[in-house]
Amino acid sequence: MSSQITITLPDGSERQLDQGATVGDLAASIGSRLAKAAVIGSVNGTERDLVWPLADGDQVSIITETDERGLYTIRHSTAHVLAQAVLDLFDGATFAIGPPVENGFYYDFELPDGGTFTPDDLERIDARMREIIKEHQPFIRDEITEAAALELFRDHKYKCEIIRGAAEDPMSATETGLVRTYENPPQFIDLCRGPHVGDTGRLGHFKLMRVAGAYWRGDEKNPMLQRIYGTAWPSKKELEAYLTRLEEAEKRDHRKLGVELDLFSFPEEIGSGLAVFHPKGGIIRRIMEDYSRARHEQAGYEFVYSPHITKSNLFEKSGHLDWYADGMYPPMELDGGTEYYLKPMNCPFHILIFGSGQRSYRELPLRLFEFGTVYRYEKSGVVQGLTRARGFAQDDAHIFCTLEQAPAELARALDFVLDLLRDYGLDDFYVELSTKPETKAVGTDEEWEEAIEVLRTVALDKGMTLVMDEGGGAFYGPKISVQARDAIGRTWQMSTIQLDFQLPQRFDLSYVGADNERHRPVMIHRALFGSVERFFAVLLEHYAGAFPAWLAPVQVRVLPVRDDHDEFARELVTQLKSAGFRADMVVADEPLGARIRKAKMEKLPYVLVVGDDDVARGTVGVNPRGGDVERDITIENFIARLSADVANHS
RNA sequence: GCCCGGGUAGCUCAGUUGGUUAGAGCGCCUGUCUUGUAAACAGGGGGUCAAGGGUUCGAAUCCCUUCUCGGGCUCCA
Repeated sequence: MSSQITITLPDGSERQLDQGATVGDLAASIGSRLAKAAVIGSVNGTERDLVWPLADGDQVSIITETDERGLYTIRHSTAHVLAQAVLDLFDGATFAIGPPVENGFYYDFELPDGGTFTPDDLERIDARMREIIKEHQPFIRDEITEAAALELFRDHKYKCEIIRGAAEDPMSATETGLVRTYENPPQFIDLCRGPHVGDTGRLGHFKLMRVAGAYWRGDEKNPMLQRIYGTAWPSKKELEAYLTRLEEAEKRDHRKLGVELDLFSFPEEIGSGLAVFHPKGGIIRRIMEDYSRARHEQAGYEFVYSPHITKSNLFEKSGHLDWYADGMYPPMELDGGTEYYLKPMNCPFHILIFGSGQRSYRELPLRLFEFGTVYRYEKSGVVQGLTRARGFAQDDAHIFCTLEQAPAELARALDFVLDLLRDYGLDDFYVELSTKPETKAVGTDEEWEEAIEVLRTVALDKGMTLVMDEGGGAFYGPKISVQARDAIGRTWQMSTIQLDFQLPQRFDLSYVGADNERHRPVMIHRALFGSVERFFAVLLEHYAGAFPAWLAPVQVRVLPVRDDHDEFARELVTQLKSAGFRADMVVADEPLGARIRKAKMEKLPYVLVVGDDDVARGTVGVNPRGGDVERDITIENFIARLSADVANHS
């Protein structure tokens, strides 16, 4: 009879441990560094606490703080400490759910009499949390009956809802009649599936970030709870790195850069969510649009235009008024009682263009493109800079084709958008596939399945990583959307491609086939920027305002050293302009250093300094953004260099 | 729309427990300086303190309403 048990590790090796050994003991037997880094273990595929006793024959892997699951455990345990602190400090407070999330955790609370947390409260809570951490309270797992749990949590109505199964909490799996809890003695206990760190002393590298409102169970009809968000990391270094990253992101916030670089603004006189583009922003935008137009022309798209307002019946027919009337600006009523709406989208107009005459299969695929300005009455709380505006231009295309042509057209459209996004400087993508919404959808399940399969096949054929987004489609069809990572690793939803069998039916579209019979076309909705304004914002943040030469509002600034170099500088600017570049100069009214500094703060790609030597020899001093100063460069060489930058989009 | 926190000069901000004509830096204008690679010097103009109402002898400051911005929730055709 052996007093040893045998454990199998992930690499297939085996280890002998004493009877009763725990996950933590196993980690310690492998090495002290592992024991220190260990957070939880995976025992036969289930995550367990470090104090979990092992049995002979278990397959175990040690999960450390560098593993995502380990990190999530640290965050989850920190959320428990937050809850303990709040319940401790606020009489009558009750708690709901508190999961780990990306970069941190949150916990939802309800304070008596509709109370709310203040920033000062956060400091007090933070201080109490650090005391709890110092106390090294263990996390003790238990399983109790539902009746016992209801008694234990009788003062906490949200917990009781979870125990009864009336509300879901991903963190507290309950089974029939059995409720799992974790206790931090002496006084805190929470419903929880676990696992958790060994004791609260394992935690500490956290920061409470903000207070926010959040509806119970995410439903706006439910009471609003007070949510406290925090961030938590395995080490101080990682916490600080995260906070630094937040600062970086804040520095490149397009709303801030838009003001600093004088690109656009949101005058209060116009209204929330409605932007004006200033001259410099206008140049960038115009070049973005011009390039897009040129590429669309090459790719066989035809350009159309449609008005900004339409009679209501158009959107009744399309179905948009059924689903999105709340999101539209209210109608203008004319004398005869006719209602006109600002258009929230362009599809029905393009459909009318398709339907304006009898179409032959020979005309298909018909690809209609428009920079169509649309207006959506976004709820006041969601408007955000250029990324969520109330008026914006879509680079909207609708491709009408036969069912048979659809897969090839979709593949072609996906290639096209990826290629074009790369030209704008984004090159790290994955694809999301959004399926039928639970409510808000028209068409049969079979039609939807068919369309989803087509999209799935197209995305997978491109070798793209595919992430499912269940229920995220438009009401008329599923969509694939390209997600792009920017320079600091954030992902943005960019282009969408949607396959639609519904609107052609609603508008009774047809074409005459080779068999001389009428057939129903299918429709592909496709936007590359989605919204020109939003794409502008993404690029602005991606480049942190340092636009590549092809997009930069001013590509070259010429600075004469003294005012007797002004004439040479002026001629140089004229020469650059006639070569097609955007150049300006700043006369020598203030020291060169000051003028250089201003140009750098404007993030210009090139500053040219011209002085005595340059006037004598016809050269320039080149000060490139992010590079070293080069002297005595001939004008020809500089022009060749700038031309190459523009051509390469670099 | 809901919860929390803001709104002072073009920008970034200061403005004690309510107390004279509301300040600074940058930017802007004028003058001086004549400059070789990230801030020359001097002077000047600029704010009905988001708007409206209230409390008070007195409001940028306290209260209410509206507008608006930020962080979240919900939403995003």
